[in-house]
Amino acid sequence: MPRHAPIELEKFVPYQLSIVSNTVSEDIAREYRERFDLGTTEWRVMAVLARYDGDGLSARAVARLTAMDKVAISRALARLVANGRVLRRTHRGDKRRSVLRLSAEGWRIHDVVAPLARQHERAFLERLDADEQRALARILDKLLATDAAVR
Amino acid sequence: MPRHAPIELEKFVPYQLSIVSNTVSEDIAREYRERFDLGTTEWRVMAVLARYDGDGLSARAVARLTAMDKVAISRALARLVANGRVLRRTHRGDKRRSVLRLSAEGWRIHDVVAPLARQHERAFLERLDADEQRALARILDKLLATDAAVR
DNA sequence: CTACAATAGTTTCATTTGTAACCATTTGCA
DNA sequence: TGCAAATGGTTACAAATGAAACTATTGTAG
Repeated sequence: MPRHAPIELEKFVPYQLSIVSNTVSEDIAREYRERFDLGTTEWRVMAVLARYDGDGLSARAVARLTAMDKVAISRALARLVANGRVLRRTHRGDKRRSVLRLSAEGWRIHDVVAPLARQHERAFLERLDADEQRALARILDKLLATDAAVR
Repeated sequence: MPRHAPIELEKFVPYQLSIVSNTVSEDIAREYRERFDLGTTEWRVMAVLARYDGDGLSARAVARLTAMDKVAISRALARLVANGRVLRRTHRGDKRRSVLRLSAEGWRIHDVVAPLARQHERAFLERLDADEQRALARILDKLLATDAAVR
């Protein structure tokens, strides 16, 4: 047994994960950043506003739904509102809350970026065969579930 | 077909990957940050210095081996040297290059952190069954290989 | 030999991000 | 009621990160 047992970074799973994850996320992010001057957090906010487009979400709800912290959300919203992509009103009955909705312009951008993101996801998954794709989906679901359970 | 087809973030693979990856990396990083005041880049530098402990690496070599950029490496090295964890000499015959090595103190820290990191990796993988672990290893290798090929 | 390009590494400056403190409002309950 | 704790959100400050410019040295084409 060697005295020092160094880690082989390229076989270390957390490291591998971070490379794969950063690469694919960065590929997608670059495209909508260049085309719409949109940051990652901003895009995620838009995505949840699009999906839960019922009565308008609060910033807190957006934070929960994106698993990001409220300061990041606050900053993203400031830009989105300033750029006319999100409409912000005050909740009647609770003046602390904001009521958030995509604007028409926000929807227009969403309807370009969402398919584009899906396209990137597809291209990414196509580097795997069908079995591997299924396995990856299973694994990620399981990890996310057990992770949520732990916290 | 709905007019707007919003993304379901929690089923979007790049998003899932980023959550899983950040969670596990952050868990490990927190521990060595708290115990040794060591940043992620610093630890990665130490890991490659430990592994390729032949004639001493240059900063450029460290950058290549960690897949990080030379500015980040330069900063990490400045701290590591200041804290007595890495020894820096000048290459004889090429005064531009530095020759980097872990100090005794650096090795001491390495020999605590490396097993600790492996322990976290093990705990992470144990959330999967044996088949899933094999599948994940296969998938990551494949993605990293095709990724490298693409660039 | 000289001059220009390339390489190793650092510094600078702008942007991003994270943490803590903060303000306003609402809720819980003595 | 009335006041402390909790909640929604923003601001302020510090640390981390990235891009570009810079210094020093070495390689190389004429």
